[in-house]
Amino acid sequence: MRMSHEPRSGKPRVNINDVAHAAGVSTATVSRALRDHPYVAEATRQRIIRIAEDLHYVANANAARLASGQSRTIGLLTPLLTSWYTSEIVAGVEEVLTLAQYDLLIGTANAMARERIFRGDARFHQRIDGVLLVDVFCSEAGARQLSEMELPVVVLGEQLRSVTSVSVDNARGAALAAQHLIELGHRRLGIVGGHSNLDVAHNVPTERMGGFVGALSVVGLRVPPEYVEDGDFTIDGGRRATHRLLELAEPPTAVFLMSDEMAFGAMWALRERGLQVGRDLSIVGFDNHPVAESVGLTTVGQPVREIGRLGARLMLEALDGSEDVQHHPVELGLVARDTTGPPPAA
Amino acid sequence: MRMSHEPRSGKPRVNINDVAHAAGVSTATVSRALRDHPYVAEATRQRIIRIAEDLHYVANANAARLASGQSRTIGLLTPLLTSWYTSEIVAGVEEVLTLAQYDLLIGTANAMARERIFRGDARFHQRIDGVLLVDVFCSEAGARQLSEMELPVVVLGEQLRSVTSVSVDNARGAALAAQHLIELGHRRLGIVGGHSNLDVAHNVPTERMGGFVGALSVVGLRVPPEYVEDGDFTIDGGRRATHRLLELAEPPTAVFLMSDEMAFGAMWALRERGLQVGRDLSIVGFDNHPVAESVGLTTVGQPVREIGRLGARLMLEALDGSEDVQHHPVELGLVARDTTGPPPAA
DNA sequence: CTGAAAGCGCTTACAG
DNA sequence: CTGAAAGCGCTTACAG
Repeated sequence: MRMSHEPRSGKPRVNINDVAHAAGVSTATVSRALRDHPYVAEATRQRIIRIAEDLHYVANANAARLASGQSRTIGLLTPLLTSWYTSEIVAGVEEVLTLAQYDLLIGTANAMARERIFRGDARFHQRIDGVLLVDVFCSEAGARQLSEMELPVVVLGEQLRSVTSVSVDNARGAALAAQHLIELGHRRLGIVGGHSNLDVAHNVPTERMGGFVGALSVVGLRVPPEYVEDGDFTIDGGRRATHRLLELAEPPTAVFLMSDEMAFGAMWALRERGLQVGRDLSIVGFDNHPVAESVGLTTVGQPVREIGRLGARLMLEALDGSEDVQHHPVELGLVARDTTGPPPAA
Repeated sequence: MRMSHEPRSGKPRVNINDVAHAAGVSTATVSRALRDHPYVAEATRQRIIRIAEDLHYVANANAARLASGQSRTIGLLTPLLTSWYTSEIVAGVEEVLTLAQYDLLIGTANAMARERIFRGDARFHQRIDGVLLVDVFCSEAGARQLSEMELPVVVLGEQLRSVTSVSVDNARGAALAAQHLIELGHRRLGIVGGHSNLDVAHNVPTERMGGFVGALSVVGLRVPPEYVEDGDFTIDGGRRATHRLLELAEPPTAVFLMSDEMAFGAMWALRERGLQVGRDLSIVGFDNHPVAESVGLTTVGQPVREIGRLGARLMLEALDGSEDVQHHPVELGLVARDTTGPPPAA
């Protein structure tokens, strides 16, 4: 037989009163001692800490949060939890927040839900002290709305002016890829981005496109429109985009794909056509995904976990009262491997 | 200038009193109406719901949890957050829990921390209604300890007798891989597992090994000890294990690796040796990682996200009072692709 | 440095 | 079906 909500255990939890009683002090003193407040005699503090440990006392978080008005919880919103990039970010954030004794409340938000976020997601309502946006791509207009929220906001993966953000220098990363290919002798360079179907302007592909085109123009090269494809940032999207490029009358000899996953798709397309990557077509990705090394993918590496850590630290600073809007660019660098080589004609 | 803990907003949040006042009822009635309790006149309920919406009222979760004694939070413990497998599980869990209005509190626990979990992780103390263990590999002995916890426990990724668990039939999956290779004509089969250095018995590799050896013995084949390697369930571990196998006087003609990531490592090793996968050596993985398709990896596919969903549903059942220890096996199947073919000699 | 007491915003027997 | 009131377990001015 089943009963809803039956109590799980007979023994009532030890609470702050038990500790206060055992220590012969008031609950106020226990509370102060255990949270390292000033103005508690060192001897008293030590005694209380020892007793609390003996009793296995841990403050009830819900009560503490209610009383203090601080939820000690950070919300993290992301459209997709399962990409390598996102889970790496989450791991970095979690690492820092756990140390700072903050909880992480994760919400997945598709593009439709973006609006809801801006007016305060019901899920997060009154429950978080700040919100981290990962790959939400709100762009500058959305960012202004965000900055008007009552909560500190930190955006990861996109550089924004009106709100604190941390991201790599996307233009520079793309330029690195372009330079590498130019040095190898390539003159016909394709580029595969994504999200061009989104309803909002999306800074990341735009910045990378800019950096790529810019680096080419320095040496007098241009990217013809038919060399620009949308790969939707997915493996299969990268595959199909690459097929389209290779079906052109005069296909590019090298392609820069804005994510490693799209680059894996490109390698797949080459296998399907019986072509050899790095010889028949050079491929550069972006991210330095763990699989990239094993397949020999040349890529622009970004320290994703570090981005997560840094974002969490900036959030902690904001919670500590910092009102500054900061932007932290993070290092990135080209990792040359086997998927790039001189063009076939050369 | 910075001030710690300064209040973020001037407007006080609307609370249950505001709603009660506006509706001309007591807070008790508001609380009941908003949580679909019985014994509230339908007309009253409707009116309260409308008013609450107008006022944008959302109950303060911390207060509700303190008063009710239920935290409506599920803890999830995992040694590694960033593997594809884990993030896929988390996504499935999150999907189900969010619908049921439960929060997810994630903790990463390395092997060292396993003991702490059993005696109640301080992080989770009094804060969760149940705990989900993902890939913690506690084995039967640990499971018995777990079942004595005051909290409902569901283990994912490993089948256990004394605690509710959901996993694939690992022996059958390995047997599928063996059969596929036997049918292709292979007679010298290697196997790469992992975690043999862990302090606890680890069911998953053991079961897979058993299934593999069992399927071979049916056709009169055995796996010599030198054909068994530890790949540590990492890409590089798989790579090094494969190198070791290929350096044997008489190497296997096919290798089953217990994860796709190790299989990616095996493919890497082959490239390093200038060998062709599927021709010089056949490779079978386990998981059906998204990248597997793009590199043409033959693998044993498991529906990872569904395992997460199912685990969350079982947890919800347990919270609803079900005392039954359940085990839910989940389907899996061989996905034949390009990394397997007949043995070179044939 | 410490304590008495109010209060955080809910939920839930209990009594109608 | 509804309300008055106690209570959940803390934190924090306020007063000493």
